[in-house]
This record gives sequence, C-alpha cells and structure tokens, in this order.
Amino acid sequence: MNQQVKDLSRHAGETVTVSGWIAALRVHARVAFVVLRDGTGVVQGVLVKSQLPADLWELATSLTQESCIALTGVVRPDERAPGGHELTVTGIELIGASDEYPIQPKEHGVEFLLDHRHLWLRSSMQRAGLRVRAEVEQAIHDFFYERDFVRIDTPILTGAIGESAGTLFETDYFGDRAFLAQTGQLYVECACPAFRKVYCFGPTFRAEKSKTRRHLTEFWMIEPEVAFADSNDNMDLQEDFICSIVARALDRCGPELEVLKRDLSTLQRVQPPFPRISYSEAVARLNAEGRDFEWGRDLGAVEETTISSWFDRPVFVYNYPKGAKAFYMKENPDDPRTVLCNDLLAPEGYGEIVGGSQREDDFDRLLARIREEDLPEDAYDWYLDLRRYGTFPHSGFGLGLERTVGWITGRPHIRELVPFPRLINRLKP
RNA sequence: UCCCGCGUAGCUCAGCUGGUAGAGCAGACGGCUGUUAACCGUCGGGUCGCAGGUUCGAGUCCUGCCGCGGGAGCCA
Repeated sequence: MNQQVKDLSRHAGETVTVSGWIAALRVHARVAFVVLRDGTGVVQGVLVKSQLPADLWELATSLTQESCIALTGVVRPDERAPGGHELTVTGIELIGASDEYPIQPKEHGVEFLLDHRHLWLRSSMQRAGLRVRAEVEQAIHDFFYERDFVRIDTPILTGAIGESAGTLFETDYFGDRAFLAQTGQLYVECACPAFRKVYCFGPTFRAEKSKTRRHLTEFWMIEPEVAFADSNDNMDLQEDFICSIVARALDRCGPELEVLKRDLSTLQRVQPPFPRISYSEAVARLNAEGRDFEWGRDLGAVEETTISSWFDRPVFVYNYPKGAKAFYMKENPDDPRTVLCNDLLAPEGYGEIVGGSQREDDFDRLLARIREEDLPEDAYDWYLDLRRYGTFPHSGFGLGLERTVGWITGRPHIRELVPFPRLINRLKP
C-alpha cells in the first residue's frame, strides 16, 4: 500500500511502498542505504545484497541523487534512524532517473544557489523556511477571518498611484501606461465604508534599486484597514496580530524551526505589551547616548537597530515628522509637525516589518498634502472621493511577509523566504 | 546612484615578495555489512571573468569594462 513517510510510524511491521526522491545513496559491498524524501518526511531504506534479486541490487546501486523512485519494504523501528523508523527494502521501481544533480550536500555560493532555485527548493533548510511561510500565511488569514475582516483583493495593474511615482514598474496597457501596484492600501480604504474591517494580501512591486538582505522587488504584503480605529487602536491590532502569528509558528512549526536552528527564546518573548516610544522620545534618547541625531530626519538602519536594542521584543516607534512620511497620514492634532503613524521594528536586527498610520480623513488637508508632494491630482480624484462622501476616521498598516518570516525563521536574507525571489538583477528562474 | 569586497576545474576554495595550475567534493572504475555531508585507492577534468598595459616572463602588478556579494539611500 502506498504511504507517506510522515505516517510510517503507524505501519511498523507492515510492508509498504513510498514514492519520492533520492536525497542520498551510500553503497557498500553487501549493504546500501538510500535516503528517500517524499515531501512529507525523510526515511532511510536499507538494502541487503544477499536478500535482494541481483537485478534489483544492480538497479539500486546505480541510482543517482534526486532520481524519483518507489521503494517497497518492511517498516522497522530502529533507534539509529533519524525518524525512528527504517525501511528494509524488498522492491524498487525507477520512476524518473536524474542526471548528475548540480546541488551537492555541501556548501554552495549564493549566486549558484539562486541560479538553481528551482532545485534548491528541495533542500532541507529551504523546505523548512517555505513551510513556515505557508503556515504564517494561513495564520494571517485565520487571524483576520476570526475577527470578521473581509478579504479584499486589490489590483496589481494600476494607474500611477501609491506613495511615490519614482519606484514603480511601468508596463504597456493597450497603448497607455500602467504600473505594478506598490500597495493595495488606497483600495482597501475604499472598501472600509462597505465592510468596516478589511484586508488585502498579495504581491507588491517596488522598482527600487536596493541591494540588501531586506529587499525584494516583488514581495507579499498584508494590509488591514479598519474604520473608526485611531492610531492607538491600530497599534493594538498590530500587537495582537504579530503575537498571534509568532505563537502559531511556535505551535505548528517546531520541527522546521529546529532544522533552521532558530533560537526560540526570542520568539517566546513576543508577548504583549510591546514597548511604544514616540519618534521624539527616540531622538532624545539617541542624542542622550551621544548620537547627535537631528529632529526631523527619518530614522536610518543604524538608528533602528539601536532603538530595537533597547528592548527585548518588537518595538513601536510612533508619530514621525510629517516630512519623513507619506501624504495620506493624518496630522497629529497635538503636534502638527508630526503625523499619526507608527513603524514596528523587529528584534535581532531584522528592522522594520510594519508601517502603519491613521489616515488623513479631512478633504482639504489631504488635497493640500497631495499638492505639497507635487502628486498628480487627477490620479487621486477617486481617493479624494472617500473624503467627500461620508468621511470617517480610519487606520491601517502594511506588514511585509518575507521580512516577518525572515525574522521568525532567523534566516539572514529574506530571499530565502519566497519560493522564487525577484531581486534587482534576478528574474530567472 | 555611491562605498567596500570578490571573480581560478561542474561545485567550494588554495595558489607567498611575478617563474606557465593545486586540493576537497561531484563524476567514472575498484574496495569495504550499518552508513548518516561514509571512508580508502585509481582516473578524467582549466579561455585563471573580459580587454588592454608593465615585464624576458602575469592567476599574481596596473587601467578599463562586465558579473556577483554586502552596505548606504529608499522602503515592508
């Protein structure tokens, strides 16, 4: 009977068949070991020459790494086996032979691995990282579903909208110009009067020529938007949300986090409340430490790392200077030099994983900001309509999926947390 | 766009103050009952990123270009 490797412990003593790919093959004079990966787990098959027909031994010992085979054998508990069970092989069927496999069980360079990303996916750390990603994605949908959010799918092809036009991918649209979306936020705002609590989750595109371990040109972003929520409500939601998905990963991805050698103690500390520090307080403290940081400048990577080092869990930095932030953020009534917004900085140097704000709901002030930023006014007429027909206080945020999963898995580069990363110089495979 | 670093065998790398190329892994063959990135032996394998320059002689020194990595900026 055909079985999955993950279920083998329930079939001790039985003869089963498992199908998969050869992860490793070690041939001795009278015994051989084949490590089979079937997508649900890994099992070692033991082949004893004296107990196999000559042609089967010949076939088995001539197999190559990553050949696809079906192994038939008796499930046998064995303390020496990594999964606790081995297969004493009685039959082998070759399903698909493999040419010489490029990725060896050894260290490789980044360029080589990315060139072979279509094969690299089979490696254990990659499987672990992508499985955590899938679990986090499911946790995200569950979190919002359980809180009565309605999922709104926003367009990928757009006219020129977003935060700044200089970083958009342009494409031809029947003779007109179109751009790949860099955010779904303006669209989910429009869905708020229809559904009150909404979110979008999809790919976004940035044509920034960034070459760092925190950047992709195509990444997945989750963007909730909530009517009648102010900036503090917004941070409360982010806090619940982050705690929920981290707890889910800890609960459901133990084996994967172990493969990734993740230090779980920093994840276990991700409990409410997160520290909240205003931009102005952060600047004062930076200067008190001798940083000589001028109020009004945006925080850079160095400052963010310093700030997150003050705390043992994610930290909110809120109410940045207006000049450092996007046009749609609401002016702070208590300090008009600032806007009601927040970033969430992940610990351990992973940087900004969330950016959120209360939105400007006053028609005149929003229009003034669009003009100040020299944005194409007619492109935003529909967005301004939201302030014309029953405007309302609302807030939302965007969470970068790959950065978040990069932090949860502890991987150094977020390119490993998306199946096929799109980087500034990489469009293949 | 700027700054720093790196391009040598299929892969990962060594190659000194210049003297014409080396290891491990992978591959092929042989050996070995329990291996976990198995081990031992033999063999095949090179436009030293590209172009120019200095020199009797360049993988090595110089210049330019290309590619890659990291960082800055910008952002999630």
